Amino acid sequence: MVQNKSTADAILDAAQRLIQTRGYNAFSYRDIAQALGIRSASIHYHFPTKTDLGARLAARYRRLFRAELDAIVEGEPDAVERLLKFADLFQQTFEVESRLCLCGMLSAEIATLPEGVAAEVEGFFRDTEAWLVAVLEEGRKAKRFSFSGPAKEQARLLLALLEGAMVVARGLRDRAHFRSMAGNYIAQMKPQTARAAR
Amino acid sequence: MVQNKSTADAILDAAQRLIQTRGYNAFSYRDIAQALGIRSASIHYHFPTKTDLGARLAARYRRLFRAELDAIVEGEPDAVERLLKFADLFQQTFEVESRLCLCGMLSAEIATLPEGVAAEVEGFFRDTEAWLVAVLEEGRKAKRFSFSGPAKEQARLLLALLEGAMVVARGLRDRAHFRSMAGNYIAQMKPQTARAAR
DNA sequence: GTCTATAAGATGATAGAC
DNA sequence: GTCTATCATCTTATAGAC
Repeated sequence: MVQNKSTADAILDAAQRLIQTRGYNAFSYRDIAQALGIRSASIHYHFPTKTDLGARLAARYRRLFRAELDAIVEGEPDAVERLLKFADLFQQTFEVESRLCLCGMLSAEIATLPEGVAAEVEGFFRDTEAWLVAVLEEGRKAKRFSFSGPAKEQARLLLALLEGAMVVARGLRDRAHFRSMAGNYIAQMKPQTARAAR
Repeated sequence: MVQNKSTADAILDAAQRLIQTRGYNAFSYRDIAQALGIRSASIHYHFPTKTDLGARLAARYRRLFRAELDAIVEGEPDAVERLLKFADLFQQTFEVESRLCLCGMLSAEIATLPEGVAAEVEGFFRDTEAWLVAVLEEGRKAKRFSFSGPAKEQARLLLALLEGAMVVARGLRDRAHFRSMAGNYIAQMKPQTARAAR
């Protein structure tokens, strides 16, 4: 039974878009209300406080992102391809309205967030880092690529690169910027793979 | 004649700190006033609107950062060392209160910024990118390191990595995180250098 | 569930005294 | 230059009708 999207989901969708484009401190219940054609008081019925909304949104984002990572592992056996698909997730996000990663934006604003929201942001980065560590270690074991030092360091480097690429591309106001950067990162990985495979 | 810091400068300092830690949309004239022990109306005398304040702050940051880059070139002839000192600038910023690069934070919020502020942010990234391109090309010519593709791509990658490292370190709420990441980046450059020098 | 009405506080900004 | 006083507006949030 395909249910119509609930109002609560529509609110989360609108809030996510607003935060990805403008930030947590630059959107209001009014903005969401206008986007959905309802009144801001109605939103309080579904999410009593902005803290509730933020925490549930971050938790949903974290959960759905984790599911996408699981889907990559399930559908793709090769470690290099897994990393490329990982990078694609960020690129696809940025393609639409130059949106940032929700948790990347919230992370920049973390000093202003209620603890319940900040905790989910931290969880998102820990989840993602752990997933990358697993992919990197498996890929190294399978000789699909080589890198020095702990996989954790490499994972953080990769994550920082993708989050940062979105920010820099925004600052330069150059939509194509991220595309070329992701492409370049890919290019820098492939030779490494080729080298290791030779 | 060493003049005491003017009120205008003190306002810019306070505003910069607030934006680096909280963001443009999370600070008010009142916050600055409280930090300086004055009234918010006094700030309007120096900066009539928040747009004025933001634009002049971003312009000052851009100018001072450019000066730091010039100082690196002047004081350090080696391209690899120049890049390491460049990375140090970001690390030093983050060391204090996990502050982000001012323009990194503004870049995330760029959709909400007045055009005068956004233009300075864009200028900051263009300046920095151009400086990196020059250092990278000179270093490649001098055989201090090697990389494939245009220097511009490499410059953007490096800039994205450092900006992103700050964001990710914030999200993980791990102050030591950035230190290790910058260290890892440095480690990944050195072998490359050693390889090229062999 | 959604609405109207309303509250209390914050915000950017201005007028005018000192 | 800095102050007090004041503003219109926005923001999160609640009460209560429908």
